[in-house]
Amino acid sequence: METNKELESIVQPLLAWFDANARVLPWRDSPTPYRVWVSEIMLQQTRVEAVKPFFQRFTEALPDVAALAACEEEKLLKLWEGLGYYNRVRNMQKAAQTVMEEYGGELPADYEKLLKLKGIGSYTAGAIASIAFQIPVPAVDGNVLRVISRITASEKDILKASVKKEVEDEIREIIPPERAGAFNQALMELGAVVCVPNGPAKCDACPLYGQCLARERGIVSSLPKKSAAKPRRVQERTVLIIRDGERVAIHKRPPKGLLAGLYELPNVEGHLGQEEVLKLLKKKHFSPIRIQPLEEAKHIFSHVEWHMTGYVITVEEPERETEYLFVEPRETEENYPVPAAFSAYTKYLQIKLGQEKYKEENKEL
DNA sequence: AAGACGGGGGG
DNA sequence: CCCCCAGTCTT
Repeated sequence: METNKELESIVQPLLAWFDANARVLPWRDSPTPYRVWVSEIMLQQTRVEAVKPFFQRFTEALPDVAALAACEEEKLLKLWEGLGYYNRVRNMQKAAQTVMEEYGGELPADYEKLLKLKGIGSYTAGAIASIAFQIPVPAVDGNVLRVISRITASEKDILKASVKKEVEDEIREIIPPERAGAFNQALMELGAVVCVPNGPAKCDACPLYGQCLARERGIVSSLPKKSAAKPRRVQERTVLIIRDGERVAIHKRPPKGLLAGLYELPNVEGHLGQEEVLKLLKKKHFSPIRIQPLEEAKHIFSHVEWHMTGYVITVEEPERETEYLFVEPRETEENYPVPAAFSAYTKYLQIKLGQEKYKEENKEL
């Protein structure tokens, strides 16, 4: 209760600061519920700068809930290609279909109903409700947790769900009913541009300078507290560029798990030598003509990292069905979503056979 | 409560 | 190399 009284005093300075300093962002142009929704899903665990071009492209291709609900999966993933966390867009489509069926194509102006939609958790429900509908509910994300921890000099671990809930309760009590959306955005904006996560906080430019306990005590840089993350596990993989003249092999990943439903270059566990690769391909009934080793590459996900090596293998045109899809390199770029994890190797889809540098190191079979 | 789930930018 | 981001879902 004490804290709330203190916190109450941040409302007016924060709103005044936001009114004068709000960034111009594409989704702030005409903040319809749909556009707010799309932006909030894209912004989950993703920086504003990264989202901008995706938001533009996505909302032009799919301008409303009906278009999103009806979009073909491949096209949907292609629009999301490079943004990561691909379940976000699949869940958003499921939610769009629910909105079509249950709410006549209009997002409900109701926090609890929003919360029930696939892919909308407490943060996103609060963001849509407050920004699109002016409903006075909290929208607590990483920015808000950081700002509030510092203002209150809280040493609590912000990764704990209980702490997030406490902060939501605190915000709920001070949120100005007439400016709910502006207040939530102001809190996040402050976290994004002043009370920053990386590097020194810009306290000299902060509208809450005089009310920040962490600043007063000189402990800004040590907050917020977060429990240590687990180390990533390392996985070795061998990536295969399998080509038969013009076409190249790609493979659709399973519908669940890492990079679900996206297309990949064929790849196998372990770092294989040339002979092992050839043996493997023959077992899969390919007839290799030549093989060329490629450089090593690394791709880091949040919880795992791939240490990859690769080969370009030219094979004779397969006579029977394979587990792979053979497509024109150009078509891959245009129609098949391939995650960034393979970007070190996708350039080899295009190299013309017989080019000098490529030929020199070729091993003819 | 813990783990899975991408990718990129900044120090 | 590390951190962390306008988080959510599943187990």
